[in-house]
Amino acid sequence: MMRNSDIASVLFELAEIMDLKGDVFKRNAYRKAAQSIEDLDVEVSDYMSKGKLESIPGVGKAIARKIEELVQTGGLRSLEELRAEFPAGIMEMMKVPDVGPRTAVTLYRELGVSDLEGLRKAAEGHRIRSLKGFGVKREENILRGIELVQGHAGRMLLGHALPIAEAVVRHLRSGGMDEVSVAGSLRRWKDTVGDIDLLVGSDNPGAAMDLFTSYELVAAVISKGPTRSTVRLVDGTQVDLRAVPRSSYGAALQYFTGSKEHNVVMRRRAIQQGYRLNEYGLFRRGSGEMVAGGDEDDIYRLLGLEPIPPELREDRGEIDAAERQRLPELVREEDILGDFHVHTVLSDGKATMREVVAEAVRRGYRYIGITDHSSSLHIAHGLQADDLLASVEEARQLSEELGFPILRGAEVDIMEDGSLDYSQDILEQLDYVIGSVHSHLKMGREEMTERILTALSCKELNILGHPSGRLIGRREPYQVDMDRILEEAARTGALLEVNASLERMDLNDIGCRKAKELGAKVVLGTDSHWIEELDYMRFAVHTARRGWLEREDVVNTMPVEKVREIFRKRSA
DNA sequence: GCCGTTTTCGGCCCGACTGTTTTCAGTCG
Repeated sequence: MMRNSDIASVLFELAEIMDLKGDVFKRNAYRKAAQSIEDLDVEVSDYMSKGKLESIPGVGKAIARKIEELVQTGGLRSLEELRAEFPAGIMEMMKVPDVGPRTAVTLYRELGVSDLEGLRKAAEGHRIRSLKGFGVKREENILRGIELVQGHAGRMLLGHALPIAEAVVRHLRSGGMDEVSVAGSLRRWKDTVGDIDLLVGSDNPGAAMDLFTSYELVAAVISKGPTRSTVRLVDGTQVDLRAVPRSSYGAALQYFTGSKEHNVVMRRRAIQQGYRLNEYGLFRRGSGEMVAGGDEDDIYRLLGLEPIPPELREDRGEIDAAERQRLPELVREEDILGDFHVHTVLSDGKATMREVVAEAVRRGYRYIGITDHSSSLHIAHGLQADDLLASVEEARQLSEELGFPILRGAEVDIMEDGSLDYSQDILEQLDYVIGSVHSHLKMGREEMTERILTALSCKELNILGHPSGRLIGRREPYQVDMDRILEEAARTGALLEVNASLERMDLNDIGCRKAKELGAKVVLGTDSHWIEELDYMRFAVHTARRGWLEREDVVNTMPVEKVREIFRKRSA
């Protein structure tokens, strides 16, 4: 059976091969068709049986015929031939910075280099520099690039990148640049970022470049031009700074925030409406008159759109929604009244309950939930039942003393059979329970789904902790039927956690959106193990925003009485 | 290869920077 995603991946592969052939138009055509098939809610075979393949956006005669061949024979003759023409290792070579399709194909044709390792040998043997159009610098860049790729330099966690970016922004501000912003995927709060993009609005861009490249933590200046520079910091992070005139600051902010997909749609829209859109502004076509540029929101308004928050700019329907004035009213950092996932010294945290509460008060929260680990998680000093009950009493007294609501919960392990790690009579004495999977992670999909559904059937479980179990860059999500889990949570009033631990970010943006679609609410939790980590709340908030969530979708925006009511209702 | 509110042919998003050139191709975002 050929699923939509199988068909899409064949088309994506064809797109890559067209890239190697140097035909960017066919590449884009295949890519567009692949993307729209991947986004389809209906099976492609349904379209096919009705003879309606060509009504899929981006699918014309040629691609329709290819899809038919794929579905009927399970393969594609023309693809086999193309694969023989270009070895698979060429794609791998293109992961190296500065090596694009042209370079990769030239190196393959001229030197017979067909994978990353071969590329390294060719560079080390100085066989690249003598090729026409290449030189010593090019060869050195390639060699450095290979080291970068092989040294998993890859992507960086949001929570690591943002403080670095904020420090550079402070440096630029202190040097007199008043219009400075984080841009790129970081401004969209994507959970990982490839590099850090910054933007300055200044009528003296040269000064901005000098200020930037003289930042004390710069290890190397990779490129420096009059309006754009790239540096590598001592910790290996790459940072780009672009400077534009003040009158273009808003347009540039729009442009450099991306995503690329969002911008392609925006520029196409501009053309349709008789404009041209670039990083300098929105211009009337023909006269060239500039109609917007200084203010980002103006660009959206002039194109007939509600201003779109950066977190939504992924070409996932936001432009459509903005056109109909139906953008969600996203949850905001200042809406958050409390945190539901905090560890203390009682298990593996570093702060006492008193210190945690003091920090919650300092942050202006109205309540705080304490959730230490349960007994079977020995590695984290999980609490025995007696100690847990003693701490419930401690919380009650502390709450009374400080006049501040403390919700006493626990992060309870979901055991291999789906049962919870404390007995019912213990669980009943808690205000709420987060159930989390920490062991037997490699179960089959059916088993894991059953395990979690069993856990959800326990009324004492209020929140499913870090539902997918992924660790970014380290561990894939569990094999699990997440749709069924979310549906069951929605049906029974269980909540899904958005865990803000930097390598979790789990649920992620897509998961949040799915949860909302299926009618489930979420709670945000920092999973803090010391005071400073309570600050991770902002990552959870913005992940929820990327998932289109509004105030009423997020339990942390509700007053404590309402929260208690939601927890009680689940237990009843 | 797809597509049509300037088009059934001729477009397809756009500009900066580097390294190699001597006017530009390739890459990147």
